[in-house]
Amino acid sequence: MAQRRLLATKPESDGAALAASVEAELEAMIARGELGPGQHINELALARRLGVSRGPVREAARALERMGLVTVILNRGAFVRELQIDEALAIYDLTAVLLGYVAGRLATSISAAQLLELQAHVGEMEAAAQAGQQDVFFDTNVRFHKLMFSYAGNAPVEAVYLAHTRKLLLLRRRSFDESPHMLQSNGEHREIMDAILSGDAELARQVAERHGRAGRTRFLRAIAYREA
Amino acid sequence: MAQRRLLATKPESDGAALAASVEAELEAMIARGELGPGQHINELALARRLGVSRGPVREAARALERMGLVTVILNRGAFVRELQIDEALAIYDLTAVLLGYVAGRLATSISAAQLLELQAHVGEMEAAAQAGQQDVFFDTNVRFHKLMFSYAGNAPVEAVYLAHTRKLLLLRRRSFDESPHMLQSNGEHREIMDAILSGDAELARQVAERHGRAGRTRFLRAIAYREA
DNA sequence: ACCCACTAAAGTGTTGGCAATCTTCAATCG
DNA sequence: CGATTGAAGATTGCCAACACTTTAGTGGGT
Repeated sequence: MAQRRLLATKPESDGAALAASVEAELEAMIARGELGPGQHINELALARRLGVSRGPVREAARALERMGLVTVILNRGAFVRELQIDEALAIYDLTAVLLGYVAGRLATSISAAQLLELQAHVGEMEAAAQAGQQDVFFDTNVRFHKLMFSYAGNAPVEAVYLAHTRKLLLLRRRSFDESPHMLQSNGEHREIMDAILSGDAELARQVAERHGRAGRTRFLRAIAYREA
Repeated sequence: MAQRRLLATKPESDGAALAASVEAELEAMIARGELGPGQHINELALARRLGVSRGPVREAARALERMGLVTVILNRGAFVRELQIDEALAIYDLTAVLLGYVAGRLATSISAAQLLELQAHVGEMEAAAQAGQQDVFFDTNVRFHKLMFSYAGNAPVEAVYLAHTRKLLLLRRRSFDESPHMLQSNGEHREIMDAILSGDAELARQVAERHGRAGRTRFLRAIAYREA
């Protein structure tokens, strides 16, 4: 019997049902900024608020720790981590390198259907950029990159990418959001697609990695701008 | 007061004390092959054997799940994962790319002390290779690569590398162990060091990545040999 | 006013138990 | 004889309570 729950009852394929829901909820709270950086996560309070016991909350907190979203100190509990700029830059480096690898693989192994799908995304971004729709561009951009990693057919690489971009999105202060420079960014996307289409793996890799680094630079610039 | 425990009482900096110990013990059991691939982890039995309750055992199992060492199924518990050859190859690809990145960074940023330390390791491996001491070579080799990642100064990249090589070491069947080809492998190490010393980041990257791929090939060959 | 010991409150770490679910295996039916 | 069903046994998911640690607050001494 399904006892009443304050949580969205997602069956989820993951281990414990409740813990997975709590984990999702905690993640959402961090994303919404309800839980600011450095803030303590009170197990009992959160458990009561969600209508569950402390067990699932603990499990969720430990899961977030493994994801690098919180730090847990012995006998003191879990604290929302703050993403240092250094670490963000390091993650940009990591994902840039991986993006290069992925593009190189796609250059030699992409299917026609996959190519069309990617190019459709580039087209969509083009339209969004010209219409000035930042959110549409942003979402499509995220999907575009995820698709590239998915198509490359290396599950560990894809998992690492997803984990780290999520970390960036969740822990970065909203105001640090990368200013898209949509047209230029999408121009780089076209470059990547052309390189992949040409079948030149080394070229595709260089172009894609440069795109990742350019994102890193745009991030740095956004921070510098914000500081002034 | 420290009640008697069947576990090695490692304080560990990690969250819960007991859970961390259990996690280490579980990992060791997998490494020793006591827990074979596909085998079920009985929470109660393991808890009793270690002299703790089920809570810490659950927590440790979930931690291993996040590390990719076990799979946990709802209402059925945790099972030791088997590393598929596909996945092992994918991890080799991943670490090869990261090793290339790391070598490239070291080419422009390595300190004199770090360089000496790395070269000392290469020398040690040389001696071990000529003496035919496979275990010494193996251990030094692991330390050598870890040092490179440590010196590169990108914590996320280092963490990804450590996590995935551990996965390889723990889940790979002992018989799949990569045949070292010590002399050739260490020759590649020298190549990497020379490239780093030259300051040519692109060259260092290429050489290092090729070394990673060569390891992948040696792994494949070892499997093929074993099948025959 | 400042510092230190002491105490109480809050919060985490751990435990054992209950309900729900899955597995096993024998009896039953086609 | 093979497939099915259903009850017993085993095991997990979840919870409430206990034990220990940390922290905040209080009072006495200097």
